[in-house]
Order: sequence, then structure tokens, then C-alpha cells
Amino acid sequence: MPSLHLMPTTVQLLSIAFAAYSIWKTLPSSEKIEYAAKAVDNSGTVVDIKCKVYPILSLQCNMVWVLQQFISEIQIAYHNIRLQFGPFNFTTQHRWKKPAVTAKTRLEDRTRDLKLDNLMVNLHKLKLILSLHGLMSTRRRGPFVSVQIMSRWSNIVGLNVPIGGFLRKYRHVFDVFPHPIKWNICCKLASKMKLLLQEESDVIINMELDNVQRIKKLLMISVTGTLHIHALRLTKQELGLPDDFRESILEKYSDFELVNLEIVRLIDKDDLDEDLKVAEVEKWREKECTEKWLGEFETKYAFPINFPTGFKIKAGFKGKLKDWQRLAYSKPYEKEGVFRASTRGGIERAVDNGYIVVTTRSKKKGDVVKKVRNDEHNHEAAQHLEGHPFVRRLSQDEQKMVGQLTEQHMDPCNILSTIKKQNPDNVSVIRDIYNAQQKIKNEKKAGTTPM
DNA sequence: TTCACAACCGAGCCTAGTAG
DNA sequence: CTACTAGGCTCGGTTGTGAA
Repeated sequence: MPSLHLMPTTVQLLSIAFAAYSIWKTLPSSEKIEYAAKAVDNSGTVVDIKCKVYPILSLQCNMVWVLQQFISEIQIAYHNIRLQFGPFNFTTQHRWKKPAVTAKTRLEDRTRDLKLDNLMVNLHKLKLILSLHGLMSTRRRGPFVSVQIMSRWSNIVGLNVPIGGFLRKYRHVFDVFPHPIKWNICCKLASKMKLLLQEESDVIINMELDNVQRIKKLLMISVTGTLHIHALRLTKQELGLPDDFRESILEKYSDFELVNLEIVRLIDKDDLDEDLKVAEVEKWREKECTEKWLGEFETKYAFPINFPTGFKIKAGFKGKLKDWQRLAYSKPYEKEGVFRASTRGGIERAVDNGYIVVTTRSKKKGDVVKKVRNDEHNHEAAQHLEGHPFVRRLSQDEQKMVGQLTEQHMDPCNILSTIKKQNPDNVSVIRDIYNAQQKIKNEKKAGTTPM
């Protein structure tokens, strides 16, 4: 059946059929057999519906069957009067069902990278297991924990299935056994998993020198030459740093200096090995130049790009990609001069603290929006984070405060300044206060709506 | 028949744009 | 400054499918 938004007449047809059905079902049985009615369509035209609904058997008189009868009759009627959209009814407002953006259409539009999807699923499982292991290792009584106690950790680790099933599912990780004396079910790490954890900690110890190089490179990229230790802590898993990297690396090696408890600095940045200042991508570019005979113009700012399986390349995409690959940007180890980000091809490209920033323009009704949000994208390290909605988010206490101050009829701008006074680190903007007020109002409305 | 996995689907949250 | 809404995103539950 065609979708409604493509067939506007179907909307009218169905609405008239439903109207006819709602009258028909209230009629006594004797009048139901031969049913005649007049329905009025959206344009005001009266449509005669004569329909024989027979035989009156309960099985055949269900809603769908009767509606089918009406629809076929109305189709004939419509054909006869030739109701069409046009000057006759063009002043009336028609609202078509807009194409729904559902998970289905989203999935259809998306190019799935199954490898990455699987990787993320497995990573999620691994994190769950590791957080369970972390909780298990905090127990003092021994190398095993009662499953009953573990079941209380479901909320802590974010487990949404019963713990018993989860432990049984990963038998190679968890060893479930009855306690020899108490006979309650206990759990300990399987020997295979213990070996894996030991192997991982050995690898981390052996990687110490690599980790030193890695942190050095990060500090070289940093515009100020310093890094927050908390930032390193947040990415320690990705960087492969040990838990005690502050003591075992930052304090141990004389290349680093702790400015204070939370900031680390690189000593004698200029005396560093020149090889360290070469990004891996430069090696790839050199290879491209020599192996593919590409010019410097083509490869100077290019990056290796891999598309997920099944990625559909649209017409003109390759050309745009080629243009984008040529856009200049400040390289991470270049400190001299400030580069002005180009806006050629509707795409901006710049390096922000060592990360590549790519901004594509939003499109509306097929036209590219000409507005450039920030023409000077290349800038020094952001001192304020208002541009990032995540850091602007109000805490629960602050949201509560917005609610209380709104009830006291305080102006949003004053609410904002009050919050900022209480918490000088707060980087929220007036927009966030409006949104918070809107949210509170919606919550109140939902509470008063009779269900 | 059971189990694991992939695909599907919709609810809900949040941000930001826009008209008035 | 408010009200409304589009769009992006995540999450959790359900359904379909194929292998053991």
C-alpha cells in the first residue's frame, strides 16, 4: 500500500470511509445490509455512499472488511465526481503526513560499519566485566564474592540483565561455584581471565618508555606546553597508561615537571629528538608521494581515508573529497604563524589543540547555507568552553536553583548571574537557562495532565 | 528446540533554531 | 523573552534468523 504522504487523496478517502463506518456500526442490524449515506469531503462536495454490506455474519462484519466495502464504493464515487486538487480547493490547508524519520529510515540512510559496531559491543562487554572485576577486587575477605552480593552491583556497573545469567554467559571469565562450607553460590575470576589480566599489566609495564614518548608528543602538541593530569587520567585506557602513571611516569622521568598537583609541563621542549616532531601521517604522505607518484600539492595536507563496507559514493563526492584533502591546516607540531582556515567547498578544516576540526555546512531545502559560523577557526587553546554544550550543562543543583528562582519571578539573566556567582567555573549561557525553564515547565505540565 | 546475535523500533532527552 | 518544534542521539525492548 502506498504511503499516505505520497497519495493525498487516500487521506480523504480513508477519513470519509471511517466516518461512514462510525455511523454504520450504530445502525440496527436490519438497516446494516443496505446502507446509504451522504458524506462531505474536505472541499465541501457531498459524496453519496451506497453500500451493500452482506451477509451479516459476525466473521465478515469486522471493521477491516466493512471498511474495505466502503472504500471501494467511495473510490467509485470519487471517480465519478472527479474530485481533484487545484483551484477548486487550493485555499484550504492540507496537511500531509510528513515522511517519518524513524529508526528504519535512519538505518537505511546510514552506512553500517559492522566491524566497528561489533568492536563497540565487545568493548562495552569488556568494560562491564572489568568494572565487575574492579568491584570484586575491593572485597577484603578473599578471592571470591557471593553472587548474592554481586547482584547488588548491577546498578553500579550498569548491568541490565540478571547477574546469574551474565556470569553463566561468560564462563571463561567468571568461575561460579558453591562455597565449600556455607554452600552459597560464589564467584571468582577464572584462571584464564587472571592470566589475561596479568598479561595486560605486564604489557603496560613493558610499554613504559613508549608511554613516556606518547606523553611527550601530547605535550609538544599542546599550545601552552602543559597538560591537565585529569585529562590524561580520562584517556589513560586509550593511551595505555598504567593507573599510577603520575608516580610511575610523570614523577619518575626528568623530562616532565609537575607545575602543581594537576598540571604537567615538558622540560626543554626544543631539545627534544627531531623524530618526535614528525607525525605518523607525514610518513604516510611520503609513501603516497613516492609510491603513487602524487605531487606535494595533492598530499601535503591529505589523510588516509577508509570507507566502511557498503559505503555508497555519490556523484561528485570524490571530487569534493579531493578538494577537502588539499585544504591547508596548521599541523600539530607547527607553532609558527597562525593559519586562517579555508572555507573552500563549504567545508572548514583546522587543527584545534592537535585535533582536526572539520565543519560541514548544514543544508536546508537542498541549498547550502552560506553562513559561516566562524571564519577564523584556527585559534589558540579555548579559554572558555561555552561553545561545547556538554560543559555548559547545568548540574542538578543548578537546575533546582533555576526552578526556585523562576518561582520567585527572577529574570533569566539574573538567574544566570546568580548561578555564576555561586559557581565561578560555570560556563552556561542564557540559552541554557531558557531551556532549563522550559524543561521545568514541561515537567509540571506532565504532572498535571490527567492520565 | 535453544541460544546468540543482528536488526528493528520507538520513547525520551537535549540542543538549538525561529516566529512572535 | 517565550513557546514551539526539528533534529540528533542514546537506550532498552522486541523480533527475526541461523547455527548448534
